[in-house]
Amino acid sequence: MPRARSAPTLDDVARQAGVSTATVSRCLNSPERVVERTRTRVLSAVEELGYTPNFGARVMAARRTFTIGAIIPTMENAIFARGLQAFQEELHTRGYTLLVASSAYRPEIEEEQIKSLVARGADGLLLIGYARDAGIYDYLRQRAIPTLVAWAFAPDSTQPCIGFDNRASMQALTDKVIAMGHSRIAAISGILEGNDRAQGRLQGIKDGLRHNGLDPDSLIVVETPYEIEGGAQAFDQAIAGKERPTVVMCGNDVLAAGAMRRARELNLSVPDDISVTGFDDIELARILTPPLTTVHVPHRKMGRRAAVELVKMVEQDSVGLSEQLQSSLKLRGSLKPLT
Amino acid sequence: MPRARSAPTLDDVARQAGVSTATVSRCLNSPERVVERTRTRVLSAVEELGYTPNFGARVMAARRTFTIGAIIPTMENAIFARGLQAFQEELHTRGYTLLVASSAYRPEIEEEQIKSLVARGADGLLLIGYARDAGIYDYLRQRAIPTLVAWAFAPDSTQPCIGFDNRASMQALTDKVIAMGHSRIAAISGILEGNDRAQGRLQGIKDGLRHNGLDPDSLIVVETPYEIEGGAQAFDQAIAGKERPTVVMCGNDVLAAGAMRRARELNLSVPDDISVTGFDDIELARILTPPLTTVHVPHRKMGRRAAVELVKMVEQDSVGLSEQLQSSLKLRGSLKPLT
DNA sequence: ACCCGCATTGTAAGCGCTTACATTTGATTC
DNA sequence: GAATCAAATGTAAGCGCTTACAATGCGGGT
Repeated sequence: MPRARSAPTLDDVARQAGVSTATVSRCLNSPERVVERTRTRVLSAVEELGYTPNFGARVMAARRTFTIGAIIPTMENAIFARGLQAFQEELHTRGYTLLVASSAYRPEIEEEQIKSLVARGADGLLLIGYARDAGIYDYLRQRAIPTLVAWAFAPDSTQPCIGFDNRASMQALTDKVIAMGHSRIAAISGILEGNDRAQGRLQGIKDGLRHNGLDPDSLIVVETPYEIEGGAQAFDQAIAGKERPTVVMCGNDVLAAGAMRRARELNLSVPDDISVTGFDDIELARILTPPLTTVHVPHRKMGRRAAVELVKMVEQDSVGLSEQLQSSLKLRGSLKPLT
Repeated sequence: MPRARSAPTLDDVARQAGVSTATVSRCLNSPERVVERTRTRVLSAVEELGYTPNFGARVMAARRTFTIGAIIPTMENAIFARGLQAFQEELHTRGYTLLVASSAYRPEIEEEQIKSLVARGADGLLLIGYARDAGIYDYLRQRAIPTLVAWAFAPDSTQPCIGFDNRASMQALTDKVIAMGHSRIAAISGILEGNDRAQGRLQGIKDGLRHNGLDPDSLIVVETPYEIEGGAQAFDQAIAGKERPTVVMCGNDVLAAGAMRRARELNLSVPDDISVTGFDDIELARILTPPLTTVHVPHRKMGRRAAVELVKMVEQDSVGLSEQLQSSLKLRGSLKPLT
């Protein structure tokens, strides 16, 4: 059993194989440039010593990391899981590694994480939503770090982005809800500050009301963190008024799950006593009872496209193309026409 | 607006502040060693240039990264989210950064990820479960990388580990199930190969049967990946026999959620027609209808303790103490006594 | 036999930082 | 005011790798 020693270096391998460090390096990075006989000798030395290249040193010398960084608001629930999974799979096939950090929806932590990923040499960055301090974009531009925004689409954004229209999607759902006869509507929104997706979704509900001749100011709005418990507590407030709303539209599926749990605890039947809707169509939506009416977002597709585009930006030093994806309505049992 | 330039270096800062690079470095790493006047001058130069230290270079020179790596089997569901969150919070307060990778439950990918994290200079590693190739442990030992195993506890393990007894926990649940009058039991297990937690849990059910005078071989076992869809499909098989089991015990809450969804699709009432149990007690358990009977695991506590212990191993070069945590039963509506 | 040119390998200069050690500064003491 | 010494700062040697450039070896044309 080998004793604890510090890791073997390129030098060790070179000595063991009786070649120069340059040759070893070439064996590892462009094997076709070294003749078969030498290569096998080097590779067996690598094997024998259990050599793993030192990433830091390699980065310094080569000034490329083949690493992409992504900063997502949270890992606590599955909102980003599926899209990120697809993102990383696509990166992997292209020879890149994904580094993920989470910001807990806090701008200052996000900034810290961005700097940390850049310091680690990320060749490119994926960020969620476009709303953030201009200073950060300057910082990224100054260092020429290709950056792509996902989970949101804004045609007028200066940043390339790939995603869907949160506002329009939510308005489409609202139109449907109203068409079913609902008019007393409550919204449980995620925290709006610094979150363009949450803002867009809430705006979508208001636009839907206006579009259908209802007063947007009549909308009951409760703001709460994107957590099940948040949704549960917000539900209490949402139904607290004298006339109970007939439908609670939630900013995402997680909030909706919390709201539905609370409804059950209060012995309110969904959808007989009150309807509930979500947003995202994560797996959760289908296991709720009743299944949740929600907005389906093509997460996997978004992740894949983002990877393709970001790699292109990195490798071709291009500016990045925005792309809008289409969401769709998933009508399920949690939403019922008002009789 | 600054044009794209390559990032400023320590040298640039030193020149701008009119000091040596050593002084700048000290300002950043041990500010008390440099006099106030110089320090402010240096820091404003840092500010002005938007300097961020190059992590790779720093690692190479200092041979420490203050980075801890963790490799978890999946990020797709919330099984590890809560524990990992606590782990990272605790690390953060101690000045460490967490790097997470996922292995998709595949040993060869896990190995690759381990090497990648080591190459990136991780000061320590957190792994899930102890069952893996001995060669990996050798590799880690040779490089003297402190490694802690979590989510499992085995007193005889050579690796320090912190977790709970998967087998005993599941047996406790099984005892309870049998005490409620159930004897036709089906198990929906995660993939057993290479997964000591899944093996332990299944063994716990068998031991429970034996312990109560039932034949362990009568247990219906369906093996499937830890996914909702897996649970749903496995449910079909679990109830396919001529005599339907009265209870389906699932390897975790995610499988249970899938099973319950499928039961509803088949118009089987849980728990009137069939009972279901889970394992983990993630948030999911409480939002299911009916709420899920499961084994509660102190995930946050486990994450925190793991962080504390691993940092201790790194900083004091100690061997690491194992710790066993207690799980507990959460009896909820999905399990009903047989009348 | 000689020279040319290509394929293969070696040499060595950094990449941006930390830190041991050397030097300078300045406060304190007599 | 000179001597002493601790505090502050500077100098420079790497850390482990990649890669431009140099050197070497080899086959083939003359």
